Amino acid sequence: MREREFDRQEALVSAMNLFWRKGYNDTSVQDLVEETGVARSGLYGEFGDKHELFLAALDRYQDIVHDTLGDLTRPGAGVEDIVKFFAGLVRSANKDTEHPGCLMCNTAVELGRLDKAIGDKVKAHLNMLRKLFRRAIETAQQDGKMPGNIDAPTYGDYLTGVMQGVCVLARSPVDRAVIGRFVRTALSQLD
Amino acid sequence: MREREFDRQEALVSAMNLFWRKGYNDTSVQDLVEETGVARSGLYGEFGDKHELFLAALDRYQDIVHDTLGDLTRPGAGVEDIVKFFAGLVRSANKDTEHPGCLMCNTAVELGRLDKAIGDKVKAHLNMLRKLFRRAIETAQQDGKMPGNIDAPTYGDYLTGVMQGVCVLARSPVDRAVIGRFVRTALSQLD
DNA sequence: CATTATCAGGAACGATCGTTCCAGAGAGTA
DNA sequence: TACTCTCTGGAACGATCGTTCCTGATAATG
Repeated sequence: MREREFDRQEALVSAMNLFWRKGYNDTSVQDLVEETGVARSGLYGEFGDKHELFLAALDRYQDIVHDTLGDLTRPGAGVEDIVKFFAGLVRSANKDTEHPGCLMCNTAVELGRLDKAIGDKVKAHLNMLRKLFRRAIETAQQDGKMPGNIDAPTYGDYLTGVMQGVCVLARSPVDRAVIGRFVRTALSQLD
Repeated sequence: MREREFDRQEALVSAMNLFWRKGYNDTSVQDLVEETGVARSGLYGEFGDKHELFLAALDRYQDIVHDTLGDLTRPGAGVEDIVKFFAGLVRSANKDTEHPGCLMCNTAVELGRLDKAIGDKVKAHLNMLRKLFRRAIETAQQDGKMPGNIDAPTYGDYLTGVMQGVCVLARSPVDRAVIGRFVRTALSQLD
């Protein structure tokens, strides 16, 4: 017996970051080898092929997003958690990271309707977001912090759309101030 | 002398549609040859290389969008033209075409900050949209159809963001009804 | 009709793609 | 210390990538 010399999670995060930055098609296996520091055989042995590695990276990303969603994932989340989440989005869009935007959004655009397995993960991610937003709004309505006449599922879809817009702008070579103005206006009803 | 056997504009539109559907990286020159019906030498002779052809396709797309923007490009455009434009967006998102979403949005996500020349075209496109929206809002305010206390440039950026969100959702494998709910909520202040 | 210029089609280039395979190194067992 | 098993690193696979170049066909010109 001989132990594996690389850590699966570390390699997966490296691969995820690379896919995040360059997209699926523009990332070669050679790129992945260099970025992760894991040999080709190691990657194929551990993850299968490039497509499966990408699916695993999407799963890992889903976990990470779940963390950054913060309190929004808690059952008792309300409007303030929505506002906090979007504030964080804008903040990370302003300091330009090596991988701007959102991997799920990028993937939706690149392959959302061209690759079934990948599309399923994108769909699940979006539906999770819709659900979290809807629940937070319902909670806010019960607490009297939002008017009861607005439809929670509809408004959840609205926030989901806004988030996708933010992700595109974050990845665009457009003035960063646009993003802040967009979000501020979009959420003006929540204050 | 011998005349060219293919029409530049026809070929360009075919190429544009293919890029629109599959993105830049996933479209091979062979694909372009088959889609346009133009020989490799013809494409290279007429457009230079793949990258230049893509830039030309983006220009062609810009023209097409300018047409579909309809009355919004007229100096006297107002809120009703904004509403009409978004209604058209939703309509075309519902009937799923072979190339969902928006080529500029797709390109922004795929290459917006990775390729300078392409990024410049994306940026110009977004700035055109921002300007058109802003002008329409200013006109509406002068006509008393919108409250004067909202900031026109800010609201223009807001509408630009909303549009990007629509484009992502259109390309996502998500329930089509989400798009309509998103836009309806986003524009609810304009009715 | 002969000439000329330019076109279309496709062969061919080196590079790189995703993937497979193999030789050798290394760690655990006896 | 020998043996065994599984790992790593890299060579090698055929396919395809973007691009160039060559040949034969074709239409306009003299």
